[in-house]
Amino acid sequence: MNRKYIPEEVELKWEEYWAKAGLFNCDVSDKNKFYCLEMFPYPSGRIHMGHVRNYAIGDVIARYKRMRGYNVLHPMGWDAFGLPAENAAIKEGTHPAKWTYDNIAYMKKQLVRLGLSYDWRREITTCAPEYYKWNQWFFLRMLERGLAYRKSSFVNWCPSCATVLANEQVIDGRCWRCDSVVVQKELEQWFLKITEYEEELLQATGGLKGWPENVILMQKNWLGKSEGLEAFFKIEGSDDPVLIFTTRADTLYGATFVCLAPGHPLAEKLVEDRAALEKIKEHYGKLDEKHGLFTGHYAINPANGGRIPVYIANFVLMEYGTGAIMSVPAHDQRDYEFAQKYNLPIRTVIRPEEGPAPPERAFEEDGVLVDSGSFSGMKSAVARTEIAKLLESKGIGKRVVNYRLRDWGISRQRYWGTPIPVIYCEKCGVVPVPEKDLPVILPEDVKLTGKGGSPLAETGSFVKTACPKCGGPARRETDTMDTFMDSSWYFIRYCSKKDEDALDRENVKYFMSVDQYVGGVEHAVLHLLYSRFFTRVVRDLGITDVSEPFTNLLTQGMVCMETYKCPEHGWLYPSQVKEGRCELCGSPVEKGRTEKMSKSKRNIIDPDHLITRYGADTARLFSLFAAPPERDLEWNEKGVEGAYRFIQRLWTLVHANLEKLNSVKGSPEGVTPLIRKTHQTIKRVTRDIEKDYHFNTAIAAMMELVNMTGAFEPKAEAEWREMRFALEELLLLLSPFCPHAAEELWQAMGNESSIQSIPWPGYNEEAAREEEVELVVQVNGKVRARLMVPQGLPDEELKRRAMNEPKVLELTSGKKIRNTFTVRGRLVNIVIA
RNA sequence: GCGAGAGUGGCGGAACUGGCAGACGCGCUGGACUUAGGAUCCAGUGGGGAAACCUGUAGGGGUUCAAAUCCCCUCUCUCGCACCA
Repeated sequence: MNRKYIPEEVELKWEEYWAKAGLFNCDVSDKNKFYCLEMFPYPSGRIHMGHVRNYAIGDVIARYKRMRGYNVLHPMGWDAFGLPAENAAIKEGTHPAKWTYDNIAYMKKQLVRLGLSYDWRREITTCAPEYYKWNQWFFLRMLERGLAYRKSSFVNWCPSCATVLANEQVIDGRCWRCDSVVVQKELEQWFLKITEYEEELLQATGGLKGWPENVILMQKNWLGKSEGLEAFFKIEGSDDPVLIFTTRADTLYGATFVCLAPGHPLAEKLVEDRAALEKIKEHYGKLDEKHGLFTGHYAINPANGGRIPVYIANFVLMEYGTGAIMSVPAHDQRDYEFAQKYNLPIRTVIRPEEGPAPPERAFEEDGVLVDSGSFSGMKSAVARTEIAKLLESKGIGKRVVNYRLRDWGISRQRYWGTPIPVIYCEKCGVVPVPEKDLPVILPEDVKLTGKGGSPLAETGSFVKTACPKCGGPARRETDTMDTFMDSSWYFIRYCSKKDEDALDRENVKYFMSVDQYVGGVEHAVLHLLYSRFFTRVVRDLGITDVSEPFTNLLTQGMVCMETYKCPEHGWLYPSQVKEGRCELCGSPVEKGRTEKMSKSKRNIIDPDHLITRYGADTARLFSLFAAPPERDLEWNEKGVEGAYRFIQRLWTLVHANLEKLNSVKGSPEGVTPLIRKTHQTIKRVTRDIEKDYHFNTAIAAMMELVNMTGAFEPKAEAEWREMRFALEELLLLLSPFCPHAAEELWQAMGNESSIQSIPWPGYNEEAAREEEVELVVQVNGKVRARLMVPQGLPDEELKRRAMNEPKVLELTSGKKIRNTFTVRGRLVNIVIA
């Protein structure tokens, strides 16, 4: 009996079955839970291959853990606020809400079509008031605790779009949308005090055992802890001293000038030439040449009383340290360059412990102090402490710890985001919206011009309100929240179903934290750091006991593909290449390098096409087979066909033998080669999943078993039982990877219940062990013979047999045997003179 | 510049604690079946050589009975940070 494999038929059938049966619904129970989460997508329109890969990885884990008996929470939702919806609205005239919800509807269908095992009852959409209400609620709690505050600061401003850009929207100093040069602009904004948790966030990285090293490192770098000294330098003719920060107190005697950031308050006081100061400000924060402006004032080096000039310098950052530095050109390359340009003295105070100092540049390493008064002769490390102590005792210095991390600016001059729940009253000032009035609904009737400024500010009905305190006229905050706020706690929202309290303690307690988080490494810092911060705030609000949101993190690599370029028409889609020539003009196509799939390079494969042609199981299988998850994956059409062929071979194997297979029942007896291979396969697949989720090798193992089963020609009834055993175990192993085909074949083989309800197969160590092993015989480390020997022979016997090999006898005759080594009963190395 | 990771057949990738390099898949070659095949099946496939054998994991050196794996140097690529004082 042969039946053709028609993926669509099989897959739709089972997707419908799973949905009806509610197989993936998960509720609080007394079973052990496993929270498996993939980063939720931005509803941009359609899913791309990166999603397919991300969600295939997560789904295998979820399905595997379910078979292992865990109560698996596996939810999905939509990161639905953000600029693209607003851009589309401006360009096409559709409302952001409609655009977003239409996209969600389409993408949800795509995800269902991939056979992903989500509990859709828990689906969240961040642009829905019932979700963003809680953003506002958290904001108010933070406001109460002083964790949310308002301050004026420099932000990235795109003059052409007339809006603030997030750091990540500035690419090489330019706007990601219109390519204009981004400038720094001072604006009053809302901030969240992530710095309150900086030390805890840093310390806790030590406990992130399930995170990739590189992500931990990136987090540490981002936090950027450094220990140093803050010291006051007096300024001649001024009552205000300048406070500088340095990590190199040992170089204090070498400080020959002082630099202030252009935005430093003292800069305004000391500089008379306003125009010159403005000019320096224009160069602030840019990686071009160093620019300085002499203030005309001198500071006193507290170490040696030296009179040193005070400069304004574009390269000194206001946001880091104190916004002022002591400059030591002999031992800091930046100061060195500045000193060269402005002809300032260079004073060497550190010598290398060995060898000469480098010529024509600063010596930045630790060394031994010279020309440093009583500190001369000390090593840098010691001198740092001693000099700091001296300044401390004089009351003009303090040892401090500095972080690179800055507070998180969350105000956005955009429409499509969560309204910040604050009201400004002329009499009462800043008044939080009372909790009973939440959510502050984002009005639908808004003009989106793209001309910039906050669209809400133009919406009178939204802005005008009454002060909750005094009832007088007041206006609402018109900025909205950074969308990273939405994603900083969505994993907590999933713990409760739609109609339940978002912060139900019992739910949160049972499900948090996320046992396995899967997503792209591009969020290594931002989203993951914000989430770690937010979870601690939630903890301190008494809602959860956990501090870390994600116990284990898997960062999957990018999906890449070859690029094609026509000399005439530029980048081509793969479908536009016909026999190596451009479809449009017939010129030969240049093969470009393999790069991350992107619309701009046109090296993309549409998941819809892929699924129509090969089915979801093939799409999943190839995504998982072509590379281990953490590495980049190179998309390859031929490879996809290979995956398809594998499923088809298995399909044919089952169907061609169905009658016989279904006529035998019961377990096979004894350990035959096929039974052994089956046990070995279970062992390998289990190990590969457990250890690092290396699905590619797990799939390879299953392919081997299929190959062996295909070559097996059963005759006796016992042999048919063997084959049935091999195939059934295989289907169980395959079911997390290719769930549709596994279900269908499982059912075809006469099983009543869904394969989803069968536990993960176990293996017998004894049955998995080979009876015979191939003994490799080396002479002087080179393989000279191979022979089959029974498992478990003593070393002496192995050596004896090895020595008797003709080839070995030939090579060793008349030679003295110096030594022999035996390795785990599998290899003998004979060392001769 | 600093930090991290990676370089293995024609390609994607395997190789558990140093112990048979190249599992599995793609491609390629030959064959079978076919009106045909870009379907399916079988066999072969790192390079050199008729063979014995030699050689081979970016390049060079070292440790070891034994190195893709450990150590040192060099090169290349990817990613992250980048005037953080």
